[in-house]
Amino acid sequence: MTSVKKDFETEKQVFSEHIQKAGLRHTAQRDLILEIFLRTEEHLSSEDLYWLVHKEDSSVGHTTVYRTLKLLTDAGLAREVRFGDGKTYYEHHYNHEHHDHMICTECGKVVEFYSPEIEALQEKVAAEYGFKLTHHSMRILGLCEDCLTREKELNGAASGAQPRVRVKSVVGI
Amino acid sequence: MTSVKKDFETEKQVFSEHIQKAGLRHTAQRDLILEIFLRTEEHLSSEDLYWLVHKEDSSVGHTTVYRTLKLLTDAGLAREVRFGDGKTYYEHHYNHEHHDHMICTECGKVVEFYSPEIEALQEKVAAEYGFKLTHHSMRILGLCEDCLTREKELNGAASGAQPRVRVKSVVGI
DNA sequence: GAGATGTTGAAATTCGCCGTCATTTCGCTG
DNA sequence: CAGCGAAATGACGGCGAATTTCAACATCTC
Repeated sequence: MTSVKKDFETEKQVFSEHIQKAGLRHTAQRDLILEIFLRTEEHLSSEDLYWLVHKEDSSVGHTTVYRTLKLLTDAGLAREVRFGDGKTYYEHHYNHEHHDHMICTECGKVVEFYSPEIEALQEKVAAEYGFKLTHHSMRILGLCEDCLTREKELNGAASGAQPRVRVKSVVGI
Repeated sequence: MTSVKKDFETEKQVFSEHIQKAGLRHTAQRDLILEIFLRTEEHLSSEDLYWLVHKEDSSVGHTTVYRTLKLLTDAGLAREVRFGDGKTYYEHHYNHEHHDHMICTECGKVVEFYSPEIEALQEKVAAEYGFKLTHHSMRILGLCEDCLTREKELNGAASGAQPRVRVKSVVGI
């Protein structure tokens, strides 16, 4: 890296090539949306990103952001993720290792992790049932360290404290 | 078991106790919905169950079925599961082993599986990050044996066949 | 069995997703 | 660099699932 500030040259390159190959067009909106997406390290919903874009160019509409995120997904720059709240979030995908998510049900913190052992076992299980694995998703819900200690402190005062878990029965996907 | 036909006594008992403890009321609708839910072994959406109930008592509305399923979930008799099609399904939970799901992206078949190794690794990963694991969900997407062989046969005829995968980029949850 | 309170069910609302369409913009060509 | 055809844009609206509202009703308690 020659500069301290990231300029996302390679990502933009990937996007341009995808645009080219798919016979699509290069537009100012798409550039702006990509730029802001890359600058933001968090998991973003289409709506979240819309507001970030809106701050810099209020003429860009929801639809364009929505469609551009799909485009980024096709280009391999973004990845769709769902955390169980019904919304679709996007995260950086290019040059990012595959990973799964661990979510704190108290504060909403999201930790990304990767376990090669689990990956291998998934392949094994799939093979046992004759499946050819194409994707998988895994989500671990629990309490993060901070919320755990905070809860213990509270329990010191009030004994039968409520578990205060927001995500109730979203055990599924 | 003394009778061949399942009468779900214990499940009904659990439900009654939950109703009691929560200060709720025992109603004919709830009984009927529970009964039909228990009789049906598949993954049911609220809508699915509504129609089954409707056949036996057409006066019961969508809302009641919807709310009763939530109630059953709270009571620990049902579990919500989502397979990525936007709908929420429910499966039996009481006295049912925990398991995860493997879904065929071609025919929609759902296989339940359980891997103690994966479970243990999840605990381990959570511990590494200071998390106290409360739930988790895991979904493996792929092609089942039948669809795999069918695809191979088709590939014999048409060479560059499309992968025909319905679930595109639903990598998340 | 009467009153308090929880429950029911139709309808309406909310919310995210996605298609439509008139208008604008891009990128090529001459 | 002007013109043209195709693609992109953005406002709007439809759709389906989830959820809330509210008046009528059922259930439990005393």
